[in-house]
Amino acid sequence: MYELFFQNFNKKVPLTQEEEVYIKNYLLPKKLRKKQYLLQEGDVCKTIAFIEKGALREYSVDDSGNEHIIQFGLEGWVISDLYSFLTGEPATYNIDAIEEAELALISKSAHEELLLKLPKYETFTRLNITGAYLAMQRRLTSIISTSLEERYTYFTSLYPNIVQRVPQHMVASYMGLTPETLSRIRRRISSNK
Amino acid sequence: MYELFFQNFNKKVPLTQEEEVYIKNYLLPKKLRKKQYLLQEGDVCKTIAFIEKGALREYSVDDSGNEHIIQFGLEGWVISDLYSFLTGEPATYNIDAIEEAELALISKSAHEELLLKLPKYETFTRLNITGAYLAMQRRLTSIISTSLEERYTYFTSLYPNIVQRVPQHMVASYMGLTPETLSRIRRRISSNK
DNA sequence: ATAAAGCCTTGACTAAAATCAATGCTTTTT
DNA sequence: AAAAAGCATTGATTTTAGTCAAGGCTTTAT
Repeated sequence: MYELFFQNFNKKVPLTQEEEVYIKNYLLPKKLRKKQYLLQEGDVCKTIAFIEKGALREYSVDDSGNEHIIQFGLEGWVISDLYSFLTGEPATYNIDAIEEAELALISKSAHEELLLKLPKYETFTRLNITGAYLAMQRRLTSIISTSLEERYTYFTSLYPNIVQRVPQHMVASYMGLTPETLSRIRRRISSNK
Repeated sequence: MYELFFQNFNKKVPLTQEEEVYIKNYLLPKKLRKKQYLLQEGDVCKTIAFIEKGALREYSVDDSGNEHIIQFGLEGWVISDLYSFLTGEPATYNIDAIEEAELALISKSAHEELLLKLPKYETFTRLNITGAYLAMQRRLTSIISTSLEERYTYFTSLYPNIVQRVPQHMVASYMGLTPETLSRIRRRISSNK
Protein backbone atom coordinates (compact mmCIF):
# COMPACT_ATOMS: atom_id res chain seq x y z
CA MET A 1 0.00 0.00 0.00
CA TYR A 2 2.85 2.44 0.77
CA GLU A 3 5.48 0.55 -1.12
CA LEU A 4 6.88 3.42 -3.14
CA PHE A 5 6.85 5.77 -0.15
CA PHE A 6 9.07 3.48 1.90
CA GLN A 7 11.25 2.63 -1.06
CA ASN A 8 11.82 6.32 -1.53
CA PHE A 9 12.37 6.90 2.19
CA ASN A 10 14.88 4.06 2.51
CA LYS A 11 16.81 5.31 -0.47
CA LYS A 12 17.36 8.60 1.34
CA VAL A 13 17.47 7.41 4.97
CA PRO A 14 17.49 3.69 5.75
CA LEU A 15 14.78 2.70 8.21
CA THR A 16 14.51 -0.25 10.56
CA GLN A 17 11.42 -2.44 10.43
CA GLU A 18 10.18 -0.87 13.67
CA GLU A 19 10.59 2.61 12.28
CA GLU A 20 8.61 1.67 9.17
CA VAL A 21 5.78 0.30 11.31
CA TYR A 22 5.90 3.45 13.43
CA ILE A 23 5.69 5.76 10.41
CA LYS A 24 2.93 3.69 8.80
CA ASN A 25 0.68 4.63 11.69
CA TYR A 26 0.83 8.24 10.52
CA LEU A 27 0.07 7.60 6.85
CA LEU A 28 -3.42 7.87 5.37
CA PRO A 29 -4.28 6.22 2.06
CA LYS A 30 -6.28 8.23 -0.48
CA LYS A 31 -7.56 7.45 -3.94
CA LEU A 32 -8.51 10.11 -6.44
CA ARG A 33 -10.53 9.73 -9.63
CA LYS A 34 -9.42 11.56 -12.72
CA LYS A 35 -10.20 15.30 -12.35
CA GLN A 36 -11.02 14.91 -8.67
CA TYR A 37 -9.60 17.64 -6.43
CA LEU A 38 -7.14 16.96 -3.67
CA LEU A 39 -7.12 20.66 -2.78
CA GLN A 40 -9.11 23.71 -3.88
CA GLU A 41 -7.89 27.25 -3.51
CA GLY A 42 -9.32 29.00 -0.50
CA ASP A 43 -9.24 25.84 1.61
CA VAL A 44 -6.35 25.28 4.01
CA CYS A 45 -3.99 22.57 2.84
CA LYS A 46 -3.91 20.06 5.65
CA THR A 47 -1.83 17.26 4.19
CA ILE A 48 1.29 16.52 2.22
CA ALA A 49 0.63 13.94 -0.49
CA PHE A 50 3.12 11.32 -1.59
CA ILE A 51 2.14 9.85 -4.96
CA GLU A 52 2.14 6.06 -5.05
CA LYS A 53 0.45 5.85 -8.42
CA GLY A 54 -1.01 8.21 -11.03
CA ALA A 55 -0.49 11.83 -12.02
CA LEU A 56 -1.56 15.11 -10.43
CA ARG A 57 -1.11 18.80 -11.14
CA GLU A 58 -0.88 21.88 -8.98
CA TYR A 59 -2.08 25.13 -10.49
CA SER A 60 -3.36 28.61 -9.87
CA VAL A 61 -6.22 30.34 -11.70
CA ASP A 62 -5.80 33.97 -12.65
CA ASP A 63 -8.43 36.72 -12.77
CA SER A 64 -9.30 35.83 -16.36
CA GLY A 65 -9.91 32.19 -15.48
CA ASN A 66 -6.70 30.92 -17.04
CA GLU A 67 -5.01 28.02 -15.33
CA HIS A 68 -1.26 28.19 -14.69
CA ILE A 69 0.28 24.86 -13.81
CA ILE A 70 3.27 25.23 -11.51
CA GLN A 71 3.91 21.57 -10.93
CA PHE A 72 3.07 18.12 -12.14
CA GLY A 73 3.35 15.16 -9.81
CA LEU A 74 4.00 11.57 -10.82
CA GLU A 75 4.80 8.38 -8.94
CA GLY A 76 7.40 8.98 -6.26
CA TRP A 77 6.81 12.71 -6.08
CA VAL A 78 5.46 14.84 -3.27
CA ILE A 79 2.75 17.41 -3.89
CA SER A 80 1.19 20.00 -1.61
CA ASP A 81 0.46 23.69 -1.30
CA LEU A 82 3.36 23.87 1.09
CA TYR A 83 2.85 27.50 2.13
CA SER A 84 -0.75 26.84 3.12
CA PHE A 85 0.25 23.60 4.81
CA LEU A 86 2.92 25.26 6.94
CA THR A 87 1.13 28.53 7.77
CA GLY A 88 -2.50 27.42 7.93
CA GLU A 89 -3.45 30.16 5.48
CA PRO A 90 -5.92 29.46 2.66
CA ALA A 91 -4.36 27.78 -0.34
CA THR A 92 -3.63 29.82 -3.44
CA TYR A 93 -3.18 26.69 -5.53
CA ASN A 94 -5.47 23.89 -6.64
CA ILE A 95 -4.39 20.27 -6.85
CA ASP A 96 -6.27 17.66 -8.86
CA ALA A 97 -5.71 14.33 -10.58
CA ILE A 98 -4.82 14.19 -14.26
CA GLU A 99 -5.40 10.46 -14.13
CA GLU A 100 -6.62 8.11 -11.41
CA ALA A 101 -4.22 8.27 -8.47
CA GLU A 102 -3.28 6.58 -5.21
CA LEU A 103 -1.69 8.69 -2.52
CA ALA A 104 -0.11 8.43 0.91
CA LEU A 105 -1.10 11.48 2.93
CA ILE A 106 0.57 12.93 5.99
CA SER A 107 -1.41 15.40 8.05
CA LYS A 108 0.09 18.51 9.59
CA SER A 109 -0.07 17.13 13.11
CA ALA A 110 1.49 13.87 11.97
CA HIS A 111 4.19 15.80 10.15
CA GLU A 112 5.02 17.85 13.23
CA GLU A 113 4.99 14.85 15.51
CA LEU A 114 7.27 12.87 13.21
CA LEU A 115 9.65 15.82 12.95
CA LEU A 116 9.90 15.92 16.74
CA LYS A 117 10.01 12.20 17.42
CA LEU A 118 11.89 10.74 14.48
CA PRO A 119 15.13 12.50 13.43
CA LYS A 120 15.25 10.34 10.30
CA TYR A 121 11.97 11.92 9.25
CA GLU A 122 13.47 15.39 9.56
CA THR A 123 16.38 14.27 7.38
CA PHE A 124 13.96 12.76 4.87
CA THR A 125 11.99 16.03 4.77
CA ARG A 126 15.12 18.15 4.41
CA LEU A 127 16.38 16.00 1.53
CA ASN A 128 12.98 16.11 -0.19
CA ILE A 129 12.65 19.88 -0.02
CA THR A 130 16.29 20.27 -1.10
CA GLY A 131 15.63 18.15 -4.17
CA ALA A 132 12.49 20.12 -4.94
CA TYR A 133 14.38 23.39 -4.58
CA LEU A 134 17.16 22.29 -6.93
CA ALA A 135 14.66 21.11 -9.55
CA MET A 136 12.83 24.40 -9.37
CA GLN A 137 16.11 26.32 -9.61
CA ARG A 138 17.05 24.47 -12.79
CA ARG A 139 13.64 25.24 -14.17
CA LEU A 140 13.88 28.92 -13.31
CA THR A 141 17.34 29.12 -14.85
CA SER A 142 15.99 27.48 -17.98
CA ILE A 143 13.14 29.99 -18.16
CA ILE A 144 15.20 33.16 -17.81
CA SER A 145 18.15 32.13 -19.89
CA THR A 146 17.16 29.82 -22.73
CA SER A 147 14.90 29.86 -25.77
CA LEU A 148 11.48 28.23 -25.82
CA GLU A 149 12.81 25.44 -28.05
CA GLU A 150 15.65 24.69 -25.66
CA ARG A 151 13.26 24.72 -22.72
CA TYR A 152 10.87 22.27 -24.37
CA THR A 153 13.66 19.97 -25.46
CA TYR A 154 15.11 20.04 -21.96
CA PHE A 155 11.73 19.38 -20.40
CA THR A 156 10.93 16.42 -22.65
CA SER A 157 14.33 14.84 -22.07
CA LEU A 158 14.04 15.31 -18.30
CA TYR A 159 10.43 14.15 -18.02
CA PRO A 160 9.51 11.87 -20.93
CA ASN A 161 6.84 10.29 -18.69
CA ILE A 162 5.01 13.59 -18.28
CA VAL A 163 4.96 14.43 -21.97
CA GLN A 164 3.43 11.04 -22.74
CA ARG A 165 0.74 11.13 -20.09
CA VAL A 166 -0.32 14.77 -19.99
CA PRO A 167 -2.27 16.81 -22.60
CA GLN A 168 -0.15 19.27 -24.59
CA HIS A 169 -2.20 22.21 -23.42
CA MET A 170 -1.18 21.39 -19.85
CA VAL A 171 2.48 21.26 -20.82
CA ALA A 172 2.01 24.66 -22.45
CA SER A 173 0.46 26.02 -19.25
CA TYR A 174 3.34 24.63 -17.20
CA MET A 175 5.79 26.38 -19.50
CA GLY A 176 3.90 29.67 -19.37
CA LEU A 177 2.90 29.50 -23.06
CA THR A 178 -0.27 29.16 -25.10
CA PRO A 179 -1.12 25.81 -26.74
CA GLU A 180 -0.72 27.41 -30.17
CA THR A 181 2.78 28.59 -29.38
CA LEU A 182 3.77 25.17 -28.02
CA SER A 183 2.43 23.54 -31.16
CA ARG A 184 4.56 25.85 -33.31
CA ILE A 185 7.63 25.15 -31.19
CA ARG A 186 7.10 21.42 -31.54
CA ARG A 187 6.85 21.86 -35.31
CA ARG A 188 10.03 23.92 -35.41
CA ILE A 189 11.89 21.30 -33.35
CA SER A 190 10.74 18.40 -35.50
CA SER A 191 11.51 20.17 -38.76
CA ASN A 192 15.02 20.91 -37.56
CA LYS A 193 15.84 17.27 -37.20
CA MET B 1 31.25 39.11 13.82
CA TYR B 2 28.48 36.57 13.17
CA GLU B 3 25.79 38.62 14.80
CA LEU B 4 23.19 38.38 12.06
CA PHE B 5 23.84 34.69 11.54
CA PHE B 6 23.04 33.86 15.17
CA GLN B 7 20.15 36.29 15.26
CA ASN B 8 18.70 34.48 12.27
CA PHE B 9 19.45 31.06 13.76
CA ASN B 10 17.87 31.89 17.12
CA LYS B 11 14.77 33.21 15.41
CA LYS B 12 14.26 29.81 13.83
CA VAL B 13 15.71 27.52 16.51
CA PRO B 14 16.74 28.95 19.88
CA LEU B 15 20.30 28.05 20.81
CA THR B 16 22.02 27.82 24.17
CA GLN B 17 25.23 29.76 24.76
CA GLU B 18 27.21 26.52 24.52
CA GLU B 19 25.62 25.64 21.21
CA GLU B 20 26.47 29.06 19.82
CA VAL B 21 30.09 28.64 20.86
CA TYR B 22 30.13 25.17 19.35
CA ILE B 23 28.75 26.37 16.01
CA LYS B 24 31.07 29.37 15.94
CA ASN B 25 33.99 26.95 15.67
CA TYR B 26 32.69 25.89 12.28
CA LEU B 27 32.17 29.35 10.81
CA LEU B 28 34.73 31.10 8.63
CA PRO B 29 34.66 34.86 8.11
CA LYS B 30 35.15 36.20 4.59
CA LYS B 31 35.20 39.68 3.14
CA LEU B 32 34.63 40.42 -0.53
CA ARG B 33 35.41 43.60 -2.43
CA LYS B 34 32.90 44.85 -4.94
CA LYS B 35 32.98 42.65 -8.07
CA GLN B 36 35.13 40.05 -6.33
CA TYR B 37 34.10 36.45 -6.98
CA LEU B 38 32.99 34.12 -4.25
CA LEU B 39 32.56 31.34 -6.82
CA GLN B 40 33.36 30.91 -10.51
CA GLU B 41 31.66 28.42 -12.76
CA GLY B 42 33.71 25.30 -13.28
CA ASP B 43 35.02 25.33 -9.72
CA VAL B 44 33.38 23.13 -7.12
CA CYS B 45 31.36 25.11 -4.60
CA LYS B 46 32.81 24.20 -1.25
CA THR B 47 30.95 26.52 1.09
CA ILE B 48 27.55 27.91 1.91
CA ALA B 49 27.71 31.66 2.51
CA PHE B 50 25.59 33.52 5.01
CA ILE B 51 25.54 37.25 4.28
CA GLU B 52 26.30 39.43 7.29
CA LYS B 53 26.65 42.61 5.28
CA GLY B 54 26.57 43.69 1.63
CA ALA B 55 25.01 42.38 -1.57
CA LEU B 56 25.88 39.49 -3.87
CA ARG B 57 24.46 37.94 -7.00
CA GLU B 58 24.40 34.42 -8.41
CA TYR B 59 24.29 34.09 -12.17
CA SER B 60 24.98 31.91 -15.15
CA VAL B 61 26.58 32.99 -18.43
CA ASP B 62 25.13 31.66 -21.66
CA ASP B 63 26.93 30.75 -24.87
CA SER B 64 26.61 34.31 -26.15
CA GLY B 65 28.22 35.74 -23.03
CA ASN B 66 24.97 37.08 -21.56
CA GLU B 67 24.64 36.97 -17.81
CA HIS B 68 21.43 35.62 -16.29
CA ILE B 69 20.99 36.43 -12.61
CA ILE B 70 19.02 33.79 -10.77
CA GLN B 71 19.40 35.20 -7.31
CA PHE B 72 20.44 38.28 -5.39
CA GLY B 73 21.63 37.99 -1.82
CA LEU B 74 21.41 40.67 0.86
CA GLU B 75 21.99 40.74 4.60
CA GLY B 76 20.49 37.74 6.32
CA TRP B 77 20.31 35.64 3.17
CA VAL B 78 22.12 32.45 2.25
CA ILE B 79 23.84 32.07 -1.10
CA SER B 80 25.54 29.10 -2.72
CA ASP B 81 25.60 26.94 -5.80
CA LEU B 82 23.78 24.34 -3.77
CA TYR B 83 23.89 21.60 -6.39
CA SER B 84 27.65 21.87 -6.73
CA PHE B 85 28.01 22.10 -2.97
CA LEU B 86 26.03 18.93 -2.33
CA THR B 87 27.29 16.81 -5.25
CA GLY B 88 30.87 18.02 -5.62
CA GLU B 89 30.30 18.65 -9.32
CA PRO B 90 31.69 21.81 -10.95
CA ALA B 91 29.51 24.86 -10.42
CA THR B 92 27.29 26.09 -13.23
CA TYR B 93 26.76 29.41 -11.51
CA ASN B 94 29.02 32.32 -10.60
CA ILE B 95 28.70 34.30 -7.39
CA ASP B 96 30.19 37.74 -6.90
CA ALA B 97 29.75 40.88 -4.81
CA ILE B 98 27.63 43.74 -6.07
CA GLU B 99 28.98 45.81 -3.23
CA GLU B 100 31.54 45.14 -0.52
CA ALA B 101 30.37 42.24 1.60
CA GLU B 102 31.04 40.35 4.81
CA LEU B 103 30.14 36.68 4.93
CA ALA B 104 30.03 33.77 7.33
CA LEU B 105 31.01 30.61 5.45
CA ILE B 106 30.30 27.00 6.30
CA SER B 107 32.38 24.36 4.55
CA LYS B 108 30.92 21.09 3.29
CA SER B 109 32.64 19.04 5.97
CA ALA B 110 31.46 21.45 8.66
CA HIS B 111 27.94 21.32 7.23
CA GLU B 112 27.90 17.53 7.31
CA GLU B 113 29.38 17.35 10.76
CA LEU B 114 26.88 19.86 12.15
CA LEU B 115 24.00 17.96 10.54
CA LEU B 116 25.15 14.79 12.29
CA LYS B 117 26.05 16.27 15.65
CA LEU B 118 23.58 19.08 16.16
CA PRO B 119 19.89 18.33 15.47
CA LYS B 120 19.11 22.03 15.80
CA TYR B 121 21.36 22.66 12.83
CA GLU B 122 19.39 20.18 10.73
CA THR B 123 16.19 21.99 11.70
CA PHE B 124 17.81 25.32 10.85
CA THR B 125 18.87 23.97 7.47
CA ARG B 126 15.45 22.45 6.73
CA LEU B 127 13.71 25.73 7.60
CA ASN B 128 16.13 27.72 5.45
CA ILE B 129 15.74 25.56 2.38
CA THR B 130 11.95 25.49 2.88
CA GLY B 131 11.87 29.29 2.92
CA ALA B 132 14.04 29.44 -0.17
CA TYR B 133 11.79 26.95 -1.96
CA LEU B 134 8.64 28.91 -1.14
CA ALA B 135 10.21 32.18 -2.30
CA MET B 136 11.25 30.57 -5.57
CA GLN B 137 7.81 29.02 -6.03
CA ARG B 138 6.17 32.44 -5.68
CA ARG B 139 8.63 33.83 -8.18
CA LEU B 140 7.98 31.05 -10.67
CA THR B 141 4.23 31.47 -10.28
CA SER B 142 4.65 35.19 -10.90
CA ILE B 143 6.68 34.52 -14.04
CA ILE B 144 4.32 32.07 -15.68
CA SER B 145 1.05 33.72 -14.75
CA THR B 146 1.41 37.51 -14.57
CA SER B 147 2.34 40.40 -16.84
CA LEU B 148 5.76 42.06 -16.80
CA GLU B 149 4.31 45.13 -15.10
CA GLU B 150 2.75 43.04 -12.36
CA ARG B 151 5.99 41.15 -11.88
CA TYR B 152 8.06 44.29 -11.54
CA THR B 153 5.59 45.90 -9.17
CA TYR B 154 5.54 42.75 -7.08
CA PHE B 155 9.32 42.53 -7.05
CA THR B 156 9.82 46.14 -6.00
CA SER B 157 7.27 45.87 -3.20
CA LEU B 158 8.80 42.63 -1.95
CA TYR B 159 12.43 43.76 -2.21
CA PRO B 160 12.67 47.56 -2.04
CA ASN B 161 16.23 47.13 -0.74
CA ILE B 162 17.38 45.38 -3.87
CA VAL B 163 15.90 47.89 -6.26
CA GLN B 164 17.69 50.70 -4.46
CA ARG B 165 21.09 49.05 -4.31
CA VAL B 166 21.35 47.17 -7.58
CA PRO B 167 21.76 48.53 -11.16
CA GLN B 168 18.62 48.34 -13.28
CA HIS B 169 20.30 46.18 -15.87
CA MET B 170 20.84 43.56 -13.18
CA VAL B 171 17.20 43.66 -12.18
CA ALA B 172 16.34 43.21 -15.85
CA SER B 173 18.62 40.18 -16.04
CA TYR B 174 17.03 38.71 -12.90
CA MET B 175 13.61 39.10 -14.48
CA GLY B 176 14.70 37.56 -17.77
CA LEU B 177 14.30 40.82 -19.70
CA THR B 178 16.50 43.30 -21.55
CA PRO B 179 17.39 46.65 -19.91
CA GLU B 180 15.44 48.49 -22.62
CA THR B 181 12.30 46.51 -21.93
CA LEU B 182 12.61 47.09 -18.19
CA SER B 183 13.03 50.80 -18.80
CA ARG B 184 9.82 50.85 -20.88
CA ILE B 185 7.94 48.88 -18.23
CA ARG B 186 9.05 51.33 -15.54
CA ARG B 187 7.85 54.18 -17.74
CA ARG B 188 4.47 52.47 -18.28
CA ILE B 189 4.08 51.90 -14.53
CA SER B 190 4.97 55.47 -13.59
CA SER B 191 2.72 56.99 -16.24
CA ASN B 192 -0.22 54.88 -15.00
CA LYS B 193 -0.08 56.44 -11.59
C1' DA C 1 -24.27 4.31 -33.51
C1' DT C 2 -24.29 9.06 -33.01
C1' DA C 3 -23.46 13.38 -30.78
C1' DA C 4 -20.65 16.06 -27.93
C1' DA C 5 -16.48 17.26 -25.96
C1' DG C 6 -11.62 17.29 -25.86
C1' DC C 7 -7.39 17.93 -28.11
C1' DC C 8 -4.09 19.61 -31.50
C1' DT C 9 -2.59 22.18 -35.37
C1' DT C 10 -2.60 25.91 -38.66
C1' DG C 11 -3.50 30.56 -40.70
C1' DA C 12 -4.05 35.44 -40.31
C1' DC C 13 -3.56 39.25 -37.63
C1' DT C 14 -2.16 41.94 -33.41
C1' DA C 15 0.69 42.96 -29.50
C1' DA C 16 4.79 42.74 -26.95
C1' DA C 17 9.61 42.09 -26.44
C1' DA C 18 14.22 42.00 -28.51
C1' DT C 19 17.72 44.14 -31.23
C1' DC C 20 20.44 47.87 -32.68
C1' DA C 21 21.83 52.47 -32.43
C1' DA C 22 22.16 56.82 -30.36
C1' DT C 23 22.17 60.28 -26.67
C1' DG C 24 23.15 62.13 -22.30
C1' DC C 25 24.06 62.01 -17.42
C1' DT C 26 26.79 60.12 -13.49
C1' DT C 27 30.56 57.76 -11.57
C1' DT C 28 35.11 56.01 -11.77
C1' DT C 29 39.76 56.01 -13.40
C1' DT C 30 43.84 58.14 -14.91
C1' DA D 1 40.82 68.17 -14.61
C1' DA D 2 39.93 65.23 -18.27
C1' DA D 3 39.06 60.80 -20.22
C1' DA D 4 36.83 56.52 -19.87
C1' DA D 5 33.40 53.60 -18.28
C1' DG D 6 28.97 52.70 -16.42
C1' DC D 7 24.19 53.39 -16.49
C1' DA D 8 19.59 54.53 -18.18
C1' DT D 9 16.43 55.96 -21.59
C1' DT D 10 14.44 56.53 -26.16
C1' DG D 11 13.44 55.66 -31.15
C1' DA D 12 13.05 52.67 -35.08
C1' DT D 13 12.88 48.20 -36.77
C1' DT D 14 12.68 43.21 -36.46
C1' DT D 15 11.36 39.10 -34.26
C1' DT D 16 8.57 36.39 -31.38
C1' DA D 17 4.51 35.18 -28.90
C1' DG D 18 -0.49 35.88 -28.17
C1' DT D 19 -5.22 36.12 -29.90
C1' DC D 20 -8.95 34.59 -32.58
C1' DA D 21 -10.98 31.53 -35.69
C1' DA D 22 -11.35 27.34 -38.12
C1' DG D 23 -10.77 22.52 -39.30
C1' DG D 24 -10.08 17.79 -38.31
C1' DC D 25 -9.00 13.81 -35.51
C1' DT D 26 -9.69 11.18 -31.13
C1' DT D 27 -12.04 10.16 -27.02
C1' DT D 28 -16.02 10.19 -24.16
C1' DA D 29 -20.90 10.43 -23.26
C1' DT D 30 -25.53 9.41 -24.53
